[in-house]
Amino acid sequence: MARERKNSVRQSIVETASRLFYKQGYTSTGINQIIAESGVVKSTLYTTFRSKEEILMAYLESEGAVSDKELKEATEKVNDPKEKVLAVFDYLVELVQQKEYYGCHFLNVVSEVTKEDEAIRTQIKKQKNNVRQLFRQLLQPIGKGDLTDEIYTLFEGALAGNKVHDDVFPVINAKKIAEKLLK
Amino acid sequence: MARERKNSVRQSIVETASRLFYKQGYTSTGINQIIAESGVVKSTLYTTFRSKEEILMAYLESEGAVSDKELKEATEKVNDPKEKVLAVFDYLVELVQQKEYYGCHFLNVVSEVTKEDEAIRTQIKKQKNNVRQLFRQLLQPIGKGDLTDEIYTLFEGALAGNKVHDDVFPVINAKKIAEKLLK
Amino acid sequence: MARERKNSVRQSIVETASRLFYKQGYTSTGINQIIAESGVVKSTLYTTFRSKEEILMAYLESEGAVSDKELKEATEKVNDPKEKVLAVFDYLVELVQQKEYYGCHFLNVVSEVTKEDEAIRTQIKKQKNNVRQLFRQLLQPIGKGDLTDEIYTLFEGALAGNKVHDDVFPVINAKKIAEKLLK
Amino acid sequence: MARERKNSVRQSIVETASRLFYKQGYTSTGINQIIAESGVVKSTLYTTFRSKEEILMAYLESEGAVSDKELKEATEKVNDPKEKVLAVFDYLVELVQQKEYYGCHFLNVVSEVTKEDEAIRTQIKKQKNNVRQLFRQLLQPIGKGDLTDEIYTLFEGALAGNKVHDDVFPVINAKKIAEKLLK
DNA sequence: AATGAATGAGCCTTCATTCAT
DNA sequence: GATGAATGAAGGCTCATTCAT
Repeated sequence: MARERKNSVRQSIVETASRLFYKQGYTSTGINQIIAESGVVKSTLYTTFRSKEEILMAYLESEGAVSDKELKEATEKVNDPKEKVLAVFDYLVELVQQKEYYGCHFLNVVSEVTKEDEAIRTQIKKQKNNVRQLFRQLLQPIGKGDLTDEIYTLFEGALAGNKVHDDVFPVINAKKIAEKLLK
Repeated sequence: MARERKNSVRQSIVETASRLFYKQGYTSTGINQIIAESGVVKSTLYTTFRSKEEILMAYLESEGAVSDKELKEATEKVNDPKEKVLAVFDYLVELVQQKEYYGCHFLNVVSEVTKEDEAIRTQIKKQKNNVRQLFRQLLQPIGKGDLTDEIYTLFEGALAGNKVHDDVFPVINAKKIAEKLLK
Repeated sequence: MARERKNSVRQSIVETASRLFYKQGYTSTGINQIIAESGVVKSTLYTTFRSKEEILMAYLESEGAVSDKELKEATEKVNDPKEKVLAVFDYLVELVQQKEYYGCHFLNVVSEVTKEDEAIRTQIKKQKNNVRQLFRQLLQPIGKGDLTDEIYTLFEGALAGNKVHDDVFPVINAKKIAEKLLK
Repeated sequence: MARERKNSVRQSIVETASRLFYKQGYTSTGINQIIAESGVVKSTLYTTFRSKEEILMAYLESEGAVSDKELKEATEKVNDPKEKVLAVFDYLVELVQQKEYYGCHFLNVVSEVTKEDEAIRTQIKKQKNNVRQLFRQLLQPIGKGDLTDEIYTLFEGALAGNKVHDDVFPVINAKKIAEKLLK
């Protein structure tokens, strides 16, 4: 039961922090807001996480797992190898048009940390490498493994362009290019 | 001389703030640091700019002008129409490998402001539309105007990918794709 | 014309400051707000008035003149000697129910200055002594000069009570007492 | 002991703030002065009180309790019903001649807040209604309940008049009137 | 005489974190 | 192990006033 409570505390913190970090940004979100909205006492927060940055890490890990899972599921909905790659971009088209979409969790954070925040940058890199790995796994079977980083660059272009313009057009264009590359 | 002093104060603030906003992020940079490093007294800063956000706007405008100019110059170095487009990516290759490069000024900021900061978001969008416009002007003469947003999406992919990985590979790959699209 | 301009500047400052001092309080009203709303340049304000306190003094003098005049007029509307005294309270009944009434100008200010602000306190005292003098002039002819300060105390009670409760009842009760005293 | 410390911090803040608010006025007293003179660290002050206004509220409540108690005690010193009412004014005579008397706490504050500061105005009104209630309780037994608000208006006139003139005469005159009314 | 620019001190409030219990 | 209280530094911004021109 102590274990349960601890977990629920941890979960409550991460959930609240995730929502706030995503919507307001990491730096703009204060510890006080997290404790106020999670209901967790401040000192308990600091026995669960050593620092605000550790909460950020938990957020990145948590959202990373969700992202990995959803990308994987998107590719599994179709059977044709090429279509699997394009399914990723179809997923993005849906994703970026969701009501509570505020951009890519990882691109958002990477702009708020300096080059010195190695742990965070490494985690973000790791997450993005998962995406590259996914593309590699989809492309190698059809002999297009060398397109991996090109397709991945389109992926980032879709997300970054969408963030700036708050418009789906960069995602659409990324997909168009992907189709051409896979022809 | 009064005019001179005014300009030097304003300029001193913007230069200092630009350096700090770029290296540390907007939110992580405090007004106190700006005044300490610019040597401008706090109240003078606030007679020159109404708010920190106004300094951010000046920073975006200033860097936007530089960016516009450098992109234009990059395309003017070559003569072949297709090469002009690729020259943009060559410019990026050089840019992102500079010692004091910390990512795209505009993508960095866009992650730190909420959807409510309309003035800032509009300025960033405007800046990025300048880039789209540049691509359009280069592509239309060779009958490839409909590739504008695809090339632009590659541009963003190059910058965003580079930011995450601190590596030139996304820029290289963006250029590779551009070459294929222009063939 | 220079004279005219000077006067209009002075008038503009006093009018704006009066409105703001009255509605927001003296301390809560900043010089910047006065210049913003009066359209007078800051350095011009400081050539017209030596300090914020001097503007306060001008405000008290200006409102004092208005108050003297209105009280006098109120007493002149009736003929019966006793009624003249009561007419002051009838005037107050109307006054405190006006839309833009925020309490007695002078009682308001007296609470914002310390005992050290002698000039201001003296001006306020002088203004209130004008009221005492008015009552004396009305009461002596009917052989009730010794009631002067009692009636005056009712006057202050009406204003102070009204300020607290934002209700006319203290004015009404002050008048009731005055009627009894004059019987 | 934790409890003790909490109380001592809170108490220390309220005591210091009370002294300063009373002597200098609410607006003219800064948080920095409160922390300097109370010895409480700024962030601790803000864990004890959410805002400066909350300290003002504590001040009003604290002084309100003192005022209620002293008025009650004053009336209990005498036995004759009518004398109990007059004892209130005798109390005021002593009060306003004290060395550190700077006017009525509540009338002072009411002039520094706008009509929008409802919580503060309500507290002040509540305090003054306690006085009205006291008068009512003293007057009803002798069949003079309908004089309550007249006597109360005298009370305010005494305090307001004293504040302006820094002289006891308004209190003396208020008492004189009260005596006549009670005859 | 008039002004735009500049000033230092101060405003109220929040930051992420740690401590004693 | 959990917590309420405490911390020093910093947050962005405004104050009334004066200066050089």
